[in-house]
Amino acid sequence: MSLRHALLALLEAGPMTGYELAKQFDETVAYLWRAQHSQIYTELRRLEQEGLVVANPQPRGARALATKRPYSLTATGAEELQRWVAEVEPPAPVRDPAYVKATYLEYVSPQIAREQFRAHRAHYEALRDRWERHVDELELRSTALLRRRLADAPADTHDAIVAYKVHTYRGLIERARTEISWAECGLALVDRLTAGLDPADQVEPIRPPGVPR
Amino acid sequence: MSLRHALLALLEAGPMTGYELAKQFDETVAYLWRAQHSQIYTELRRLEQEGLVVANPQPRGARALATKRPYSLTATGAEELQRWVAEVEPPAPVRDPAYVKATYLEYVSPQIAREQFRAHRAHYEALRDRWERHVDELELRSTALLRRRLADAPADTHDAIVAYKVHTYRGLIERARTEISWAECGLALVDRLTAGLDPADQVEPIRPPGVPR
DNA sequence: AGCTCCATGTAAGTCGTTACATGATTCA
DNA sequence: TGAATCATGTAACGACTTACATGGAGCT
Repeated sequence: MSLRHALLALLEAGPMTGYELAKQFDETVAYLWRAQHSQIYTELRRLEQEGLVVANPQPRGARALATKRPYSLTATGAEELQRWVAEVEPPAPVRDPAYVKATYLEYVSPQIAREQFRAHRAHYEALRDRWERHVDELELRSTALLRRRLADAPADTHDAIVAYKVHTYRGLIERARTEISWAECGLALVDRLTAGLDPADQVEPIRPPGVPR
Repeated sequence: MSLRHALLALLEAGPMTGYELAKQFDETVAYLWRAQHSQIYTELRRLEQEGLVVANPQPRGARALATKRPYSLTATGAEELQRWVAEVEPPAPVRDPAYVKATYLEYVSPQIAREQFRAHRAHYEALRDRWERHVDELELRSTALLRRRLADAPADTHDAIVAYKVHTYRGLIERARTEISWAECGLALVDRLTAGLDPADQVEPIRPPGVPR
């Protein structure tokens, strides 16, 4: 489970409410780990129970009819964060629907196979562009969260803090490029498979099942 | 959810029991989608209820004291399989603990950062080797499942069936290479960050939390 | 008699998704 | 006054993991 550790890491930049965390999350970690806002609130309560964070409920608004709960990292939480970063985890099991599908593309027409590859390419092109913009921001040190982190850290650690993040997002960009070229090879493959075929022949039918229903 | 469709796809090669499916699964789809055996049995029961597969319970052994339940694909199941392959799915959300960790490596010593990258590299080297062997087997058409599939399919579709699978696994191999070179860049980065530093200085400490516990 | 493989599951729990639900504050 | 944003959750469900549980068949 990485959500809890991602939250601890975000809180390392300073106290934040669940709402702020959710927003920061969407702008940064969400590139690496998707999570719903509702999950963030429940996880924060759990972290609080375990003593990894503390809430400091504040009246909100002029007449104080509502409250907000900014959370801070505790010493225990900081230790747990450090322990987790140091720990070598069993790698995440592979799980990719697009690739599962790709192994069975003979069940559909070349047209549809092409659509699948094109959708794959478009998806990773969009991700690549987003990640590239994010790397630019990191290098300029212009994201809100990074500024907050750097403000509290000794100046001689700034380069390392930025460098690790830049390295990670550059890795994601490379991944996206790999996916894009895989999709393009896939399109070329479909072209090769259909070369010289009559368009009417271009649908490979699924074999009828042994047991009719 | 891809498990159900992976099972349908496996059954397309012919009737199999849950046990056989689990074994085939581990040898093929598991490279793309991990699943526990227990999950496979429950999913098969659900597929049966929904009419996508039918079981044909058989007495087992000389005195028939046990039964096995070979499942076959129904016409409905075959349609569903084809529908799923044709459907463009929303891409799987990114979720990679290793990359989340990598963004926070400033919390640990360079030694530990190196260990993380080395573990990452070792993991993907192992995967790459397994996938390369699998591609070789696919190209020789020597895997049990593929032979079974090809035996029932018209000869002029064999190339496409093999080609899509080979393309998929080659994609995975490229992915693994990307990860390996990312890990190596990471190691180089750690070297750059620590160049000229006194070994005693090579631990970047975590900032003390705002709220002690 | 004992080992390995074949074969089928249940149960408890965690993690995550989707949908629902509410209300205050701020600014135009 | 109304819209956008701030702010916090609950409930139900689905997917997946881990552990447990059983027993026959085939071979040595």
